[in-house]
Amino acid sequence: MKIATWNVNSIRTRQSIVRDWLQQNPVEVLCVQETKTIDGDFPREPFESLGYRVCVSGQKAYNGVAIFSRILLDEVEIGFGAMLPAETVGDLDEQKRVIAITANGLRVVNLYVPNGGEYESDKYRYKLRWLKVLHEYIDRNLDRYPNLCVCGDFNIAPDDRDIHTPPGNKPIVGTTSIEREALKSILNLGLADPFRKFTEEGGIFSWWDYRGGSFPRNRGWRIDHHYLTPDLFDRTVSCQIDVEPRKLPKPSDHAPVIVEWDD
DNA sequence: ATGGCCAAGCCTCTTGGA
Repeated sequence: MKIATWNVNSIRTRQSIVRDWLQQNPVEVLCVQETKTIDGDFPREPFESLGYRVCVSGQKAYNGVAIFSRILLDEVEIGFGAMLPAETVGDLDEQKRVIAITANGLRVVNLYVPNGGEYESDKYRYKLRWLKVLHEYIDRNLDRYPNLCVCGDFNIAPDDRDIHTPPGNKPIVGTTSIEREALKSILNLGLADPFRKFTEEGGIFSWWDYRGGSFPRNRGWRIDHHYLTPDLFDRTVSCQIDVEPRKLPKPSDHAPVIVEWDD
């Protein structure tokens, strides 16, 4: 089983890059973020013609998530509200950041965690509020699905190995201890990072700023992750970041990350 | 120390990204 996650930064702009990549890398499931389109304008046909079911939850211009699956789906669930009471979710499903599928006893949750803007801004507080509800949401998923893969753009570098320059005194959003602790407390519910099963090295990234030659200089962040329940983690044989699509003309600023486990 | 790029919208500037 291969499951990939990729922040595509507009599916309409990136559709041929993503389609070409899927042809060369026919993963069972691809989770994408920042689709940046309403569902009616989502380019489904390029992916359906490769044999993928296309599950979307988008909005105009911002955010948006989708799952391409070539394994049989039992269920598609959109938003936190699919598993949590309305009073817990509040307004957090207005931004389209959560979609999940169930297939053959496997649950895949695709997330686009809020960026967080500036430290202590409204957006930062929104991110922290979102992470609290995510904790509840993952808790419910773990209750119901023993085989769970949570993946997506987490907008958090888990530790200082995951950013090109460790933060100094000034708090950098995506690296603050509040965010990292929020992520850890979610993982402590019963999930682990398969990327760290294979290497303890730093300097391996999934996102590079478009500006300043960040990619050729490898000044990036590792913010796109998979998190797995113990049995899936034990069966995992690789977890890799494919930097090739980041080298193409008009790329996404993120690279796809692929996890593979033995069936 | 600062900014450097890119996408979408109704669009020649603003918002958002991380």
